[in-house]
Amino acid sequence: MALEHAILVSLAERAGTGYDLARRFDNSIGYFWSATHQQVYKVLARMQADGWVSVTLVEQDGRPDKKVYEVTAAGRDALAGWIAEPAAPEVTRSDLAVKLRGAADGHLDAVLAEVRRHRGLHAQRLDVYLASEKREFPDPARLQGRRLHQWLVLRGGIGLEQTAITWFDDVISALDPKSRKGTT
Amino acid sequence: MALEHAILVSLAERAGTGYDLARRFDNSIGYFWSATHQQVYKVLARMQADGWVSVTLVEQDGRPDKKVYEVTAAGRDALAGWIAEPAAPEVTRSDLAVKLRGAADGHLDAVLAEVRRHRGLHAQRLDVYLASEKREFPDPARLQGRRLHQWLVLRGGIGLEQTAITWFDDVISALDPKSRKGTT
DNA sequence: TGTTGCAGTGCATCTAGTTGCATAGGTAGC
DNA sequence: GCTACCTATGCAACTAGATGCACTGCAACA
Repeated sequence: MALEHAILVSLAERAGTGYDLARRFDNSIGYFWSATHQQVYKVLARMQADGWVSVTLVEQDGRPDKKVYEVTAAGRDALAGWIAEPAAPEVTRSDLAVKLRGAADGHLDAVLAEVRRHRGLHAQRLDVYLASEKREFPDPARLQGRRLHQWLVLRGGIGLEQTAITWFDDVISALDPKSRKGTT
Repeated sequence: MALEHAILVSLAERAGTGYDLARRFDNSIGYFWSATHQQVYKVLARMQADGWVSVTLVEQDGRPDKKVYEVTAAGRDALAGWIAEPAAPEVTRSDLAVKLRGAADGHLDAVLAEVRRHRGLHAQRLDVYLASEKREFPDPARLQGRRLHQWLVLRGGIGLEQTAITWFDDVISALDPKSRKGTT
């Protein structure tokens, strides 16, 4: 499990509320780790009980009061320990790959439609990543420290999306009868 | 959820026992969907209750009796329905990306060691995939039907591993002081 | 002779995460 | 004036999956 640690990383970059964190998990760090707000609140409560984060209640008018969380020294230690600890490589779980294998006897149209749809979604995501890179890291060669790390992670995401799109295109051109015209 | 469907796909390719399925999830289809034997047995029981699979008890001597599962017509329908049904794109969850972002203040050695270790693991996996491709699909241009689908899925896995390895190398050369010698 | 590994099935317990629901005031558009 | 969305927190119920354990009986190896 690593939501705790993803939260630690995010809070270490900047203190914030559960609500803030939930929004960050919709973009930024959320590109590489997802979480709903319920899950975030639940885990934050546990982290507070474990002494990994401290809370400051901020009263607001016009808006609900909020709890701003910060990483404690114990939290930083826990993060450092986790980083050093070897983790098992991620398990790839691809619905689409399973569908593709399952569609060997017919259902080709259905699976191709799904592949095209996913191609579109990933192309969108790639655009978001590339725009974010252009906006936030205009001069990658000079990056250092935190910004360099953030950029490297973003580069990883860009690579993944590009690979996915290339694969989708390969699948489409291999399976779509239209694309195969003239190849037989 | 899709373990049910992954099992349907695997059983549709060839009937088998829970034990067989668990082993297939350690390679082949397991490259893209993982499952422990406990999970497989649990889900098989539910699938049988739902009428997606039928069972034949095979008595053996010298070995434990076994239950061979086959996909029923209802199971095939369920699979077809699932294939056509749009699914949300996979959520990437990368421990390593989180670690990399979390290691911005020190802990560089620890995170680099992890990156190197993962690079090794992915290189191994890539070798397995490439060997499997060479062995099972020596002439990809002529593939059709089920074999073509299987090959496409394997190609996807190969692409992912190559992308991962390239990213690891980029990260190492960007962060390792040794690789940076002369670049400053 | 003892241990390890394979074939085979399964239960019991726990945890991470999802889904649905609740509450409440402010603001912005139609 | 109504609807819808934003900020902000959280509970309750459920599911998928992971982990640990249990039993049998053969074969191979040291």
